[in-house]
Amino acid sequence: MAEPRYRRRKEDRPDEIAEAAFEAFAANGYSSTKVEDVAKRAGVSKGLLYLYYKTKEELFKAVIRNVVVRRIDLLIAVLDDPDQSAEDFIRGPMLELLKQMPGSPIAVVIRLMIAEGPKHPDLVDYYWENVASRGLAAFRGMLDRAVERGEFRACPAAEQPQLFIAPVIMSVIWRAVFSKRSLDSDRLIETQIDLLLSELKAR
Amino acid sequence: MAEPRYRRRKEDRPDEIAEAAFEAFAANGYSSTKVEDVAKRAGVSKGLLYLYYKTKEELFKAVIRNVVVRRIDLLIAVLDDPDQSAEDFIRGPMLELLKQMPGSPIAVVIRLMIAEGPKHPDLVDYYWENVASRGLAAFRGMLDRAVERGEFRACPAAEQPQLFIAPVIMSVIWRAVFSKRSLDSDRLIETQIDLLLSELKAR
DNA sequence: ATAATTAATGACCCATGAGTCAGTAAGGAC
DNA sequence: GTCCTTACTGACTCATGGGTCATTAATTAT
Repeated sequence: MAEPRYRRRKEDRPDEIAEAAFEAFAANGYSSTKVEDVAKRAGVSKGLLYLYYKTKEELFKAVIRNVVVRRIDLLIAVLDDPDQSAEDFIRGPMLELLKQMPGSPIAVVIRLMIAEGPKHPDLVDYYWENVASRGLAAFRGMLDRAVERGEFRACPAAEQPQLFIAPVIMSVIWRAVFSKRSLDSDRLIETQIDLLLSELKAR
Repeated sequence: MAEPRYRRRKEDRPDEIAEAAFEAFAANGYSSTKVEDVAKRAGVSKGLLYLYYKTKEELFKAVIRNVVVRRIDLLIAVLDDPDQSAEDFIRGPMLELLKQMPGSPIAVVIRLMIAEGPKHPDLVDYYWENVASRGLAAFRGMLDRAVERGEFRACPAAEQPQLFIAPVIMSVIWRAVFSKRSLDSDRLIETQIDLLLSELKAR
């Protein structure tokens, strides 16, 4: 008796398709990825894909949501954890996290947002509300608390959490564009953190 | 007697078309800009455009080259100018330059490189050789000279010129993606320069 | 077993937009 | 003026790829 030509797996399809789409988008960007390629990667026909996602754009949004949602809450939770000194926290888990970002799926999302964001304002809004602004706020909260309790001094650096992420963004971009000429992003990030901490702790 | 329907202006066409293309790409990105739109903007027919540029891709390359070539030499020249202290130079013309970048055509090029670079490796090579690596080298040279003559101390910050541009890149990205929620990029850049200088001059 | 249901297929449709080329008219030569 | 060259036009072709839908077969209900 022959194997059936396919299985009906209503439950799993959406995630599998989104996962395949993520890979495809990561490799080729949004607009030059063909829906049929995504379907092939997912081991599925184009028609089925359209059963679960009404348009290519909707698929794109689902991908972003998927990747983002899985990781962001973890990040926020870690930022709101108050039981160690800000410096220890920044030098420890936080630095670790930042160093991992350039090689992680987050980097892909960032690249996609940069390249496709201007064409998808509603997606940017979603990203802003669920990721960027929340992350920024959590971060800012941590810095403020450290200033209030006197661990850090009030200074411009304490008010601009973006300075912590700048080298990360830089590394993400660098890798995406100049993949050949390598950049020591770990070192870049570490140095930036050192700079910031020495300013924040200065007498 | 009627106006002629068009003038023959062989000389000016290429530049006018490239300029129009730059505007169009800046507004919509490369792949969603239609060649016919570019032609319209330049007040020219699609056919004529193809007389001067064999393909859309070649037009894209010309645009990058145009914008880039016009500005980069100026920048390098200024960086190699040795007749003031590094600190004065950085706090003066250099800071000014960095602050202008997020609003300048350079920002557009950066965005285009990020979005389209992976699909145009030869263009990235060109950009690297004529812009990025030269700029970086000039920069590094300035820092090295300052260290040698004892104005700056040898420290990680002195070896990573990318730290100076990180907040600029961050601002460019931020504007492109989150145009609505404004970011004080001048302040971000100033703070970063302060951080770096205080590290470079520390005893 | 048989019928009813619906997950899944893939050939098809059609809008879009890159690239072509036969024809037109501006402008110079004489 | 008239002829000749060529910058310029715009209607056309054709590949591409997003999206549809009539059909098929895996599964469930009876």
